[in-house]
Amino acid sequence: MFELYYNNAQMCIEQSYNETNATVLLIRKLEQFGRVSDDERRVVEATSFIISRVKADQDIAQEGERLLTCPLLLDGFACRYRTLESGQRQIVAFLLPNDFCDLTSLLQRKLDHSIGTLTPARIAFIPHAAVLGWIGHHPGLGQLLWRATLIDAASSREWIVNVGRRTAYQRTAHLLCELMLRMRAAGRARGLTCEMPLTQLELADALGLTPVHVNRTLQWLRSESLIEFGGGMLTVRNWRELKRAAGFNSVYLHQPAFAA
Amino acid sequence: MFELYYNNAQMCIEQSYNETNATVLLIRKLEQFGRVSDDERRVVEATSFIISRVKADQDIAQEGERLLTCPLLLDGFACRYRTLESGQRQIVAFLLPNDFCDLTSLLQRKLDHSIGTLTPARIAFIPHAAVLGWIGHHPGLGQLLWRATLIDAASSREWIVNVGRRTAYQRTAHLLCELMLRMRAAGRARGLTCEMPLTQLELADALGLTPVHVNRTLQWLRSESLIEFGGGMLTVRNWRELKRAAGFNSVYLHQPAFAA
DNA sequence: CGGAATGTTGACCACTGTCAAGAGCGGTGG
DNA sequence: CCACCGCTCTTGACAGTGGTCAACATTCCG
Repeated sequence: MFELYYNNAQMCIEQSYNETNATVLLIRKLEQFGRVSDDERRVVEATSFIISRVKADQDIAQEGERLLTCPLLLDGFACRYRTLESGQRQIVAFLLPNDFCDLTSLLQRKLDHSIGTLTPARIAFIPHAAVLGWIGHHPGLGQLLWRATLIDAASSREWIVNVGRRTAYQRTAHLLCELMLRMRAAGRARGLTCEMPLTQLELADALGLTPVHVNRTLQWLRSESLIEFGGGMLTVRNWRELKRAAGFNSVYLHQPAFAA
Repeated sequence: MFELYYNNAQMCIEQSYNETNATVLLIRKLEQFGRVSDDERRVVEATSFIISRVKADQDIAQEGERLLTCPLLLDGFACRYRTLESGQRQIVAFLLPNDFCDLTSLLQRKLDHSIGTLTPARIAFIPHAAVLGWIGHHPGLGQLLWRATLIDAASSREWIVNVGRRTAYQRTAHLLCELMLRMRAAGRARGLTCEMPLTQLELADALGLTPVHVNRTLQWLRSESLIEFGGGMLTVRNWRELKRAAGFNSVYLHQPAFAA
């Protein structure tokens, strides 16, 4: 039966069934997009799904594939990306702990991009059938999920602006602002410090730059005392200035709680 | 009562109520995203909305604003864009005849980008209340609209890849491929020729280039006999080669009908 | 007919890419 | 426990895509 959920069974190191912890995270995630009624909460809590541990740099799903579950990243980092014929990779979104990896497959047959882990990860695979059931009986949950995909889309638009019109320096600063706010929203930061195990190569693939140039840009940001970044951790040392340098405005994240 | 629909009444030159033609276009648009049952069709046809003509280069809605209608572009070209503090503009999507201008405002309070016409346009403003009514009674229509926003999101991701990892030449070719396919899907092309009244400045703002460089790139594409572009018209003279040069793959448009 | 918007061209420049080499670091196996 | 290997990070020299500036041509419209 696992084949129902995994396209590539080998990527899975270890698997288990619902942990209460995971259900709590799922509900919390949904509440990020709007109110969840008691009825709705009960339906979600009653859903069973499989949790598995996945190694770093494994594809959860590949372009053209059909997914039968909604993967929820319980722990670890992942990304959406596209690979060009030339072999170049463009990362189009980072997926942080507690993010849905993909909701598009609920309504679209084929993935138009790949999804892969960047670090070892723990992922809950929620069957489409279950999610479609939620939506059928509780339209409110459907709207929550729809809203989640809209926020995703807003992030993509901002990413276009970033890559299209900002210099390497602004662009890098902007991405770090976004990552910090999202980690805070996920409850994964202490102050302005959070885990951030991305390599410079991965940042480069996201920013549309070369690793060499990302390296220089990070050094510049460090020399301005705006950030500390290394050893898998990110600290913003001067939020106001970093934000200003990036031209960062958080409205597109639609996180009313963080008017930072 | 018009104030309900227009934030800026002056932008409107002339207005009228439903024309049968507009309702037909709306239904046809919805059918682009999935089957519309007879029941659903009747509900949609019973909806009344206002149609207005808008001049070129007018904002339909601005960043931060709250929309109370879903604008449907009946005729003309528009775009979504963001303006940076520096005054630079990044166009994040082109809206072609028969496209929904914005569905995000159905579920999000504030627009995170602006929407403006590029040419004189005819727009149907469908009240949110009506659309939310459709969705409430006919979940299938909700899924259709959700799917529409997902396709939009897929386009945004492809746009990121374009701006992030392709050269000016590939990037321009790619955009022209997309525009041509979308015009064909909208039934607005004859063969590989279609209306395309975009200026080089507008292309530049979309491609993350300068107008000067767009000019050179277009000349290059013309000199390779890949396209004709000018006078508000676009003709693709060598589809196969243009596609190849662009590294274009149409899957992200999710248009099964056009495996061009 | 005239003015503004758009398109075109050329010279020059710089931001970012390319290539290449070396340093640091962590993981793995003997 | 140490040695080795590979990945990541760093640095420097050089190159090129695309930007900037400025002038002029052309088209579009009123």
